Amino acid sequence: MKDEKKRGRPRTFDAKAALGKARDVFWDRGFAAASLDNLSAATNLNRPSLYGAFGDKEDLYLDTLEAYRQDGMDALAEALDPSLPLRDNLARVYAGALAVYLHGETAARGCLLIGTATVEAVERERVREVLGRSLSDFDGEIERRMRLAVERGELPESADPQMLARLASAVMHSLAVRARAGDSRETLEAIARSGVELICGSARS
Amino acid sequence: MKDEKKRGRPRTFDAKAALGKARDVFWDRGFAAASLDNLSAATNLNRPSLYGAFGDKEDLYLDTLEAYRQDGMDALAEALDPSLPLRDNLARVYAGALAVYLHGETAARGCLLIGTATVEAVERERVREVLGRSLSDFDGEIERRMRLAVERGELPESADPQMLARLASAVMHSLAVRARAGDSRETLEAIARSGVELICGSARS
DNA sequence: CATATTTTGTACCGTTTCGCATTAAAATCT
DNA sequence: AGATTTTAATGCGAAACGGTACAAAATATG
Repeated sequence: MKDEKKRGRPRTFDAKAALGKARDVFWDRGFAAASLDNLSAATNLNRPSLYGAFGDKEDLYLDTLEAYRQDGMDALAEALDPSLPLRDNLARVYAGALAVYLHGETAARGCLLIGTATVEAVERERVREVLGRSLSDFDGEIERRMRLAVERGELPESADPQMLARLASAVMHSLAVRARAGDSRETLEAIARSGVELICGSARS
Repeated sequence: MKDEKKRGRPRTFDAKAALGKARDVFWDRGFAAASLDNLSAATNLNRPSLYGAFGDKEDLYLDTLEAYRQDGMDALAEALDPSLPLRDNLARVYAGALAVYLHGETAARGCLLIGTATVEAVERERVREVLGRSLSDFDGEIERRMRLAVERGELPESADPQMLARLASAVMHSLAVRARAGDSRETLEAIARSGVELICGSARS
């Protein structure tokens, strides 16, 4: 479904790669402060090409958010490998997040969604929608693993999988914010460890 | 120290009230998307007056953040009234936060710092500094209460006050983000309740 | 009253912004 | 080859941007 030869002049650029470059600009500057000139320079695409391929600035931004969300969900599913203990799962989730969050030139970038979509969410309904869906999908995936943990006896019957999942997400949200505020890797890793401990405290093994 | 008569034409506006109006603009739109025209209209101040009273846009923004931070710390200190049980303290902290976060026309505003300063923190050092200081001050104040709880026996000797405090803050960060993402009051209150339960789980009384 | 000092309001400056119109170029289809 | 379709590049243009010059207005001081 990909190799149908299209008529007309073919693209000379890789749309997926361009999206990645644009994402990096948004990640550092945020949506509002990222100009089309910035995006054009970073992607090596003229403004009309950008416009033609992705639509206007908000469309482009939403595309990067959507791709980021998908990548995040893939990484999450991998980290939650059910053949591992719940504790390890959560630790892997946080470790994966920090590997992404702490990447940055001057200050750490944190999470693209929490770091840049949160501002725009109030006045841009489409951004709010992606952000909300991203958060709840994330919660949902962790909740599934929590339910499994209860079934397996990793967590006591009294555990509330939905709430435990939301609190596990809460620790990630905090890591995202703190990374951008300039907290050190050591601090963030300590918070992650404590979060695992608190949430999986009642887990055996 | 306030009533020294200044020479020259007196102000016709209340700087503190103007700061509050400006804060509301930043709160909804974020720093980058808030134009001087928006701020001028909201405060009923001409741009030169704004500039004269507060400096440039970033100066004004930093002033609003600082005032917000101070208000937050005051509210926090009040919520942590040590004559109440730790559980009640934390519940009051979250309730107070939600009362602020859920106030908004269309979508909830969340927290001014987490909602709008987080984006700018990467490239604006002064914003990052205020944000970092705000977060760590908040952690510190809760940590004090946690230490007291250990001394009093509300929490077991084995409890780690610093980490418990950071996790208590983490729940707040999550509430701030989720409010802006459009989560309902019911959802947020449920998360707050679960957070209290998890963090104070080992607390007696 | 005259002078100094500060605020206020109008108007403006140069820059940057986003989005598009237009034209040139490159590929496929007939 | 000629027509068609799609992409690429130049550049424009109207609007919005942050910030300021300037003069009028209002008060304190001498």
